[in-house]
Amino acid sequence: MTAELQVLAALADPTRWQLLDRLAGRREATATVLATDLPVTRQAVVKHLAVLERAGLVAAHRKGREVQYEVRAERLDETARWMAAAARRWDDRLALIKHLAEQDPAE
Amino acid sequence: MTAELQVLAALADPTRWQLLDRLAGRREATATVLATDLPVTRQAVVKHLAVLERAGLVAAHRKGREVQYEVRAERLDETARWMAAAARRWDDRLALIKHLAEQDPAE
DNA sequence: GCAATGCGCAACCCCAGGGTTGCACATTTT
DNA sequence: AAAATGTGCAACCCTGGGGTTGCGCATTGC
Repeated sequence: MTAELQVLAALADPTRWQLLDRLAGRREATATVLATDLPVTRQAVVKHLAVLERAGLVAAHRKGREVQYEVRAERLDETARWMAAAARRWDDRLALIKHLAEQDPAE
Repeated sequence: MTAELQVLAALADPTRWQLLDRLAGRREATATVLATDLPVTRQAVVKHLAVLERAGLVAAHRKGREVQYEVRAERLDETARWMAAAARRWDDRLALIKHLAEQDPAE
C-alpha cells in the first residue's frame, strides 16, 4: 500500500500534473525542454521528475547526453483501480453494519 | 481539478487512511474515540479529520456535545473515476502521436 | 449546582519538500 | 581542441503541515 501512497503523494502537486500533461502530449521529453514552458527552474523539474519516477508514473532512459522521460499511463490506471476497490470495500462494510443494525436493534 | 488535488493530498497520508479505515468499520465515530487506537493525539486526529472533511471524504454532524464523523465512499469512488479518465486520455494521446509518427516518418 | 467529559482555539516545535543558485562534469558540435 | 549544450550534485532558503501542549468553553451526568 505504501507504493500507492507514493503515487498519490506524487499526484498531489499541480506542477507535477503539468509535467505529466506535457509528457502525455509529447511522448517523451527532457527536463530541460519541459522547464521551458513551466514557470520553474530546470532543477525543480528534475526533482519533480524524480518523484514521479519513484512513483512509477514516468520512466527515464538516457540517450547520449540527454535523459528522455516518458509517461506511464498504466501506473495511473492501476492506482485508480486500487482506489475504486477501496471505495467498494468501504461501501460493503457500511452496508454490512447497517444490515446488522436493522436485524438486531439492540446493542 | 483543484478539488481532486485536495482529495489526493488528503489521501497521501498513512494516518488519514487509518482514520478512514476505522470509520468505514464503525459507520460513525468521534475524534476522541478514534484517537484512542491511534498513536497520535486527539488534536492531531481533529486536524486530519478537518482535512478529510474539506476534501469531502468524511462528513461531520454534531450531536449534543459530540461530533460524529462518517466516511463518504462516493467521494473516493468519484476521484478514482477521474483518475481512470485521465489515464485514458494519456493513452489516447500517446496512441495518436504514435499513429502520426508511423504515417509521417519525417519531422 | 458541581464535577466530569468532550470540543475548540492558539501557540509552538520540527522537518519534509518545493524552489533557487552556483558550479563541476560529461557529451556534442564545429 | 575549444566552445556549446545538457546533466548532476550540493548547499541553501522558506513555507506548509504533522504533531504536541495548555487552557477555556459547552454540555452532560449525578
